[in-house]
Amino acid sequence: MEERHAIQTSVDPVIFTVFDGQLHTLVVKRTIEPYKGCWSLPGGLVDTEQDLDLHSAALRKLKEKTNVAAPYLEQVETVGSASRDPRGWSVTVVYYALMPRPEIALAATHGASEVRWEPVTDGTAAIPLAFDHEKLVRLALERLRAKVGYTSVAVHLLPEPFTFLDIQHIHEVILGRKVEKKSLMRRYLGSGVIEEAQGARKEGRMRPAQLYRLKDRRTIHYFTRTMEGPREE
Amino acid sequence: MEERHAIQTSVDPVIFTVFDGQLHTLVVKRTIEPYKGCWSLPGGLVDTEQDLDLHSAALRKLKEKTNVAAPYLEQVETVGSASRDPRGWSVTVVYYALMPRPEIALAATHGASEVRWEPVTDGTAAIPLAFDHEKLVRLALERLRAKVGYTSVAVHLLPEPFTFLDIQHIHEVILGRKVEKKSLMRRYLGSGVIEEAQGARKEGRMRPAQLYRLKDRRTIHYFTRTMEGPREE
DNA sequence: AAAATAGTGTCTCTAAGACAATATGCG
DNA sequence: CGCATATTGTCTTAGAGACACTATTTT
Repeated sequence: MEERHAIQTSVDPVIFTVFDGQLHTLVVKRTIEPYKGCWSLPGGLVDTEQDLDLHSAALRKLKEKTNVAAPYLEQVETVGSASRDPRGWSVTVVYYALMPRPEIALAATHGASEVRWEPVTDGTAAIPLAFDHEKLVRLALERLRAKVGYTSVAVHLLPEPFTFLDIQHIHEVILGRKVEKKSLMRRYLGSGVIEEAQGARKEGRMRPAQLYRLKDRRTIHYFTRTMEGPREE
Repeated sequence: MEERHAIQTSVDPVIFTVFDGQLHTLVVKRTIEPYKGCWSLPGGLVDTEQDLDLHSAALRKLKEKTNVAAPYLEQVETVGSASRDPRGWSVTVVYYALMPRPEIALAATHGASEVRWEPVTDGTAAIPLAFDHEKLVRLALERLRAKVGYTSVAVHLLPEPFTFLDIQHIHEVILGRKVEKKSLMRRYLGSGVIEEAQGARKEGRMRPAQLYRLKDRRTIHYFTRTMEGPREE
């Protein structure tokens, strides 16, 4: 009876950050079988002795690999089947986390001989990943893309303070298309999710841009319309 | 090592249907400890010997209690902690299912001495439920309400064929407020999710209403705006 | 024709797309 | 001043809310 119902349960955070004009996700090299030597998501089994709940299990994994304690973290979906792990039935709870690049101090510890940022291009990571982790990345990316269209979630990828050009870039990188800065200004200024920060940033010999910061790093704002992209002909 | 990571895993479907002008959810009476004799969601442990994956585990539970094989079924969220079950760490994957009332043949089997439809009023079921099931119902209802505002999901609660008055009623029951029928007609006629069915329905001595049916009982349509409700003053 | 609901017309409003017109700070 | 980018103005458009008006049956 017991062994029919007790299931290997893990959390798999898909950690997104943006640099070099591209979305990246954190992968670690596996040091044990199965898939030894393959890259995989920085997840792992829930530990019933140290984790109080699923959310804190995900936070623990994040902390171990990136040393970031409180990023934006959201549950995506739970995948479980008899076939996804060769050792038998398993369940994994997929999260995605957004963190500004500068805050991250990668740590190669806890059984991950290597930790690395892998670019996420059209749909998935460029290199093959262990288990069904490519599918998990795709699930997380789909959720992120959808949510960027009708919430303020994208700005959680930006280090503070940021400009509207930064906001525009981050949207364009995630969605993979041009976005009207005017629309973003209407949204972000009208919703009160950001506030002005001191100073301005000069990129060359042109007019400096106003700096902003998030008012609340824990929550996101829901807009009532989805950004639709360029008009059809 | 093993027992630190293998976790009791269940699926909990929150089954919604509408009758008597109210949203209802299916509850079953527990026949074993803990919470023996209490009402609970019609879920249960994933069985690694008969379930291939989580989704089919949820479908199995649904089939056992309602005899409906293919309703609209969507994963909501996964809740897991050391404290939600007195027996120790447990994880449950919450789903919500929508089914038209007439299709359901309740079955009192499989350890559920009683099965019953419980009205869901403002936020939760009227009676107390076992474990954290009231919270799970609330999660499912929040998801349903949000999704009704920007998708065609609500019509999956209707038996076919249906009229626009039916569509309007179902939206109003779920959202708990008046909805403009004109807006619904624009949405549903413009998106092509429904098609005309033969005949018309006469409610009394008035003009009969055109009948419609869903084109696709498996998918939902996403609109680009959220219905916002009455204008503010 | 009257009753009563079905379905249409259409006005207003909000926010997005598009892009022109200004504003600003620096060399 | 002139450059290069920042910010604002504003026109168009899609679709929601509101609600009056017309259509279609049965009695």
